[in-house]
Amino acid sequence: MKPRATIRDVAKAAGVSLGTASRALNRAGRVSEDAIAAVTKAARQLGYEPDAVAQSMRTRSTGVIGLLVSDFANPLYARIITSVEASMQAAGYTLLLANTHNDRKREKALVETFRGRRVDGLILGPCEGESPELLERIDADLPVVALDRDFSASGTGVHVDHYHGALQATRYLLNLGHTEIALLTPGSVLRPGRDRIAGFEDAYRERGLTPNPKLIRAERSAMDYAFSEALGLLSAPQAPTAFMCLGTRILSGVLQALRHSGRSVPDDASVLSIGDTDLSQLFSPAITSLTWDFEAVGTALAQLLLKRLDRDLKAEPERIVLTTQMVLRESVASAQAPKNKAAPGASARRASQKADRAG
Amino acid sequence: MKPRATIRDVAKAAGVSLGTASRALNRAGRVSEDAIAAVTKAARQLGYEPDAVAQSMRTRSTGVIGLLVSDFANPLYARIITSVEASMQAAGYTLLLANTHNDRKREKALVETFRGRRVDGLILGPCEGESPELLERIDADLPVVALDRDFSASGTGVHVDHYHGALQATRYLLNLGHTEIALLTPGSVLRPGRDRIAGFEDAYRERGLTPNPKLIRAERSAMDYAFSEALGLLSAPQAPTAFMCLGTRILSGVLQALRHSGRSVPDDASVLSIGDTDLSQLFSPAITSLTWDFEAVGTALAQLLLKRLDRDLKAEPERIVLTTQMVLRESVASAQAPKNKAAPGASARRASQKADRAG
DNA sequence: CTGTTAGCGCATTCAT
DNA sequence: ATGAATGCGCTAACAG
Repeated sequence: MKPRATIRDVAKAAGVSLGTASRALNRAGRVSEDAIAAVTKAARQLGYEPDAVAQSMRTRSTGVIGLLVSDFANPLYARIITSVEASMQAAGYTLLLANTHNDRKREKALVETFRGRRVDGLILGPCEGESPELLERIDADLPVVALDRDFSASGTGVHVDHYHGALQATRYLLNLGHTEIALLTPGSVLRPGRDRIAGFEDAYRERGLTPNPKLIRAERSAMDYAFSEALGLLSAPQAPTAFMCLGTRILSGVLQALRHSGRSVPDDASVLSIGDTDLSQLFSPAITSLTWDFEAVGTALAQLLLKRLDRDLKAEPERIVLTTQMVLRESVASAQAPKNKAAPGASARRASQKADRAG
Repeated sequence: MKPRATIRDVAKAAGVSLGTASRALNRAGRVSEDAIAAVTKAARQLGYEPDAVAQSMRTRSTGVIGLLVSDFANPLYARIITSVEASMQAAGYTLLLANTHNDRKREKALVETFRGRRVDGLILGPCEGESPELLERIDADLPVVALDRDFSASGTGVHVDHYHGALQATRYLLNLGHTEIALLTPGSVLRPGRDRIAGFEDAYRERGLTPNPKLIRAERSAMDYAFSEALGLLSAPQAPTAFMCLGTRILSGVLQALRHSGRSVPDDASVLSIGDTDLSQLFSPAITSLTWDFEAVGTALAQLLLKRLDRDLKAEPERIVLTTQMVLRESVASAQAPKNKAAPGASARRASQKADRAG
């Protein structure tokens, strides 16, 4: 196995100096056409490929950007990341990916690792115990774009407006006569979770109602956990008549609990998914969802980072807020007419108009 | 913004030479406790962090491994990659990820890019137009582990035994009296697709039957595509009584087509999912699946690569084959008694015993 | 045990 | 337009 050809070999083969070869390869500075031709040919013959590590060392730029989320297999992240990757790949960047498992310590270690690897930029998803200061400190010498994450006053990031989303979805359910609504979303310490809870509670308050804190379950995102939580909720005296569920796993757990307890959707209980997925679309009945444009989140993330990478020093921070949309399907019915199997679509449509007016 | 501290700064602050600082930091060679203490302290005070790029340049090792699949948002891959990431992260490696979109050219370009970035190893998922030669050429100077990919005689990789899986699943359906079975799996040019089709056809042949080639649809993996294909199949004179569907998207399309055409599962048509997902578990009726252990695939991949990284030169190639499992649920019924709603479980159980004997 | 030196492969400056 | 020289930050080989 012969050692890889270096630019030195190319220069020698082309009969020029090392510097000229470099300039010819990068078409930088003044080089003659002859030199370019000779160097290009020699490079091809030798199968020369530049050593990106050496280039990075020299140029202080790696062409790599780091992406840290709690779990990139989570469908809610997977599509965002795919979209980021597409944009960054088109711009010539490659993605260094790692999962934080929502562990602050691990995140910190990974940020250090990535920074040590001299990534050109960082995209950070929400993580438990996140602190704006940490982000700002990092951002001081490494461009960081935050995803749905606390970023205090300054800082660049993309945010989904979970607050107004939850507000709208909760209003929608309240309009349908539901008063006992369960909100299952993990991470009340995370920005998305907190904002959802705030919107949820405000929707109650604006009607002069007080949300039942026991119906807000926000611990972990796991199917079996959601299953037992939902089961517990259902067996309580004031069983919820509607469930708002974040993500595939929680939705799964709730649907199983409902099935297990012999209740049918939406006749016995309404279900609303936060974050639309395959499951919510295909489930029968199809699940009404509060969702947002995952691809757009990824594009926005990439765009912001690219811009920051471009004017490499500190441009003014920028943030993009994306709104949520309600996708009305079949899993939500009026609380007043639980047995009105005939026209769930009609009642949903009617309620949607109300919700639109209210929102 | 002050420039980052280098090892030189640390050495100076600690009052030792550059070499001693390096040895102290890496605890390599002979260093006095005093030196270690002084250097460690200085490093901490200066906030020193080694420059991984410079280290890589010197050591010819980056601690990065590249991972190329067609689409890492695909649930079938997402869990495997998560598992790989966990293993590699534990071993101190980081993952460089990119999607090939199943495009041979793009894959080639990405392999070049990764190689240029001097990744320590590569994990390659199946890709259209894949050639064993390509892999072997790469593997000549860069450890490569293949995932479900053609690798001719030599080469390291992890394979799922899709052939016997399809054979078993098809036998199972044949035993239940289905003769018109549709097989929807993308990529007949990819190893997994080819092997599945081979197993499918052999199950027919061993009964002296000839599979209907029109029932094997293997073009693309997209929900709308699967939907229209399934619809077309259902309106044909010899409509299939059972569907084998690879992955979430195709399964989704087929289920929608079934619903759209007013057929119920499993009474009017049986459905078997290849690759178990949230959707197949939660769908009602729950979908009987042919699946495999995604986490184990990831672990095996990491283990093989780590071993190859260890004895860094060419150890003998190694491959791991993982078997598939049938998960019997509610979406498959006997073709003979389509209206026997009472005991689908029972008939399935009976059939499963037959399948076991047959396999 | 420690200091000094020599590159890793490359882009870039400064001469010419 | 080009060649020679410099050094990015680090580890490893060598000499003390």
